[in-house]
Amino acid sequence: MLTRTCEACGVRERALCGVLDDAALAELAVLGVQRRLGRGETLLHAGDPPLVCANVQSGALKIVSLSSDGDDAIVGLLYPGDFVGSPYADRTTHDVVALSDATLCVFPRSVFERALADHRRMEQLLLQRTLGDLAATRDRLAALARASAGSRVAGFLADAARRLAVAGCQRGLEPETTSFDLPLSRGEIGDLLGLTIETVSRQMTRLRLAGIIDLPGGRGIVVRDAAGLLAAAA
Amino acid sequence: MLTRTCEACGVRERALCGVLDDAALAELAVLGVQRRLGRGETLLHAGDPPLVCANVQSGALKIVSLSSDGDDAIVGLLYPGDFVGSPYADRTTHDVVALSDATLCVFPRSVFERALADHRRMEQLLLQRTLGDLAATRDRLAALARASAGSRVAGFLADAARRLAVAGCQRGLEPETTSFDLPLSRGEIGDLLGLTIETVSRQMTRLRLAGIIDLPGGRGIVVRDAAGLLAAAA
DNA sequence: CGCTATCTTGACTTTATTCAAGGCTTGTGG
DNA sequence: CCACAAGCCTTGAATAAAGTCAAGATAGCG
Repeated sequence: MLTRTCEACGVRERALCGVLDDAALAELAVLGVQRRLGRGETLLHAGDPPLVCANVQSGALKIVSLSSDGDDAIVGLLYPGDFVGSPYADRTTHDVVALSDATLCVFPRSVFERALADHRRMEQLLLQRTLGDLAATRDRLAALARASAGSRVAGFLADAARRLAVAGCQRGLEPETTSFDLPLSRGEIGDLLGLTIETVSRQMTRLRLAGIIDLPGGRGIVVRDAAGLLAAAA
Repeated sequence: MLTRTCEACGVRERALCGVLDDAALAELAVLGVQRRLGRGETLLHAGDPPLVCANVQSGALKIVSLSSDGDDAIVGLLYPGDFVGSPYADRTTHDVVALSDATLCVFPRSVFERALADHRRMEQLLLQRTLGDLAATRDRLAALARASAGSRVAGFLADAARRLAVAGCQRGLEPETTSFDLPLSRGEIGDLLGLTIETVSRQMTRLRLAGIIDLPGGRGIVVRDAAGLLAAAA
C-alpha cells in the first residue's frame, strides 16, 4: 500500500483515495496542537461532548465500549495516520484510550469543523474515510461472528503485522517487517477478539509450536511464516 | 424517538440530528427514482463500482459479507428511513440484498454526489449519519464479541421490535407495537448473530417458555414482556 | 534479590455446534 | 377441497469448542 504521512498533522494519505493539496495540509498542521499521551491515558470519554478531533502520529490507541459490568470490549484500534473524532456530533460514543505512549495532532472540534467547511475536498475525504472505517468494522464483525479462536488470533496478528509494518515503512524500514512489539497485553487482545486471556495465550502457543511465529519476551512477535499466518486466519 | 420520514425520498429525519429544509428534500425526491425489489433481489454487488445510492422506503434489506466458502455473514440491516451507498468511493464493499419485498428511492451516484456538493447541510448530515452507523456497528461488535447466544437473540428481537415499531409509527400506528413479522428467516438470524439455525431456534423457544414472547406462525413475534426481553438482552 | 504483574499451562465445566429425526406451514396440483 | 411435497422450524443426543478455576512460570522493576 502506497502511503505517506504528514509529519506535522499525522494525516495519512492513501494513493487510492486522493490527497489533500500541500497548502491544505500545511494549514491543518498549523491549526493542530501536538499532544503526548502516556499508556492508559484517555483522549475521549464516552458521553462527553466531543471536544477534539485528532490524527494519530505515533503509538496506538484503543476504542473501547464499556459495559456496566466492567467487561469492556475493544471495538477498534487506532494506528499512526488514523483519524479519530466525531465532527458535528453532540456526544462522544466510545472511550478512546492510549495503549502505549502516543503522540497526536489534536484539533479543537470547532476549529476542525471550520477547516472542513473551508476545504470541501477534506470533508469528502473524511466521509470517504469514515465509510471505509465502517466497511472495515463490518468486516471485523463478520470475522468475529463466525471465526474460531485460532482464526481470530491469527487474523489479529496478521493485521497488526501489516499495520505496524506500514508504520515502519514511514520510518524508512523494510515494508515487510516481520518482527514487532504488540501494543496490547493478552487481556486487551482478549477484549478485542472476544476471547479470554487463557484462550489467546493457548492460540499463541499453538502458532508458535506450528513454527508460524516466535514469541520473544512479553510483547514481542516474530512472523516466521507470513503465508501460514494468513492461512491460519482464513 | 421523534422521527418523521419523507414519503417521496425515504429520508428519515431525526429531531436530534438536525433536518434538511423542505426545499432540499423536495429537490432530492425529484432526483430519485422509485424502485421495487423482490425478496432475494440484489441492489448492490460487492466489488462493483457503486452505481447508486438509495433511501429505504419500505421493507428491509441485509448487508452481506460473503466469504469464499459460502458461509455468508450479515453485517447490517437496513430498515425504512435508512440510507445505503458509498458516495465518492470506487468500489462497493458489501452485497446489499432485499430480505422482503422492498421499495427504495434510488439516486444515480453522480446525481447524489452533485446534490451533496450543492447542499452542504446534506453532506454534513450524511457524515453525521455515517459516523452514527459506525458507532452502532461498533456496539454490535462489542455485543457479538462477548454476549451469549441468549443475549444475542433477545437483543436482536428487542432491536427489531424498536425499529419496526418506528416504521409502524410512520403509518400512524401505536409507537409501542408489540407484534410484528420478522423480515428474516431463522437461518438469516443465525447469519446476523453468528449462531446456527438450531441455536437461534432453541433460544427463541426459551424466550417463549419464559413467557417473554409468543411465536405465532412462521415469522410472527409478539412481545409479551418488553422489560423481560431487554433484561434477557443485557 | 525478591516482588508483582503478566503470561502460560492443566483439569474440569459450560456452551454452542453438529448430526439426525420429526413436525409445522405453505403452496400446488389432482 | 384435500393430499402431497418442499422448505423451514423445532427438538434431541452426541461432539467439539471455549470458558472457568487453579496453579505455576516468566519478565520487569524497585
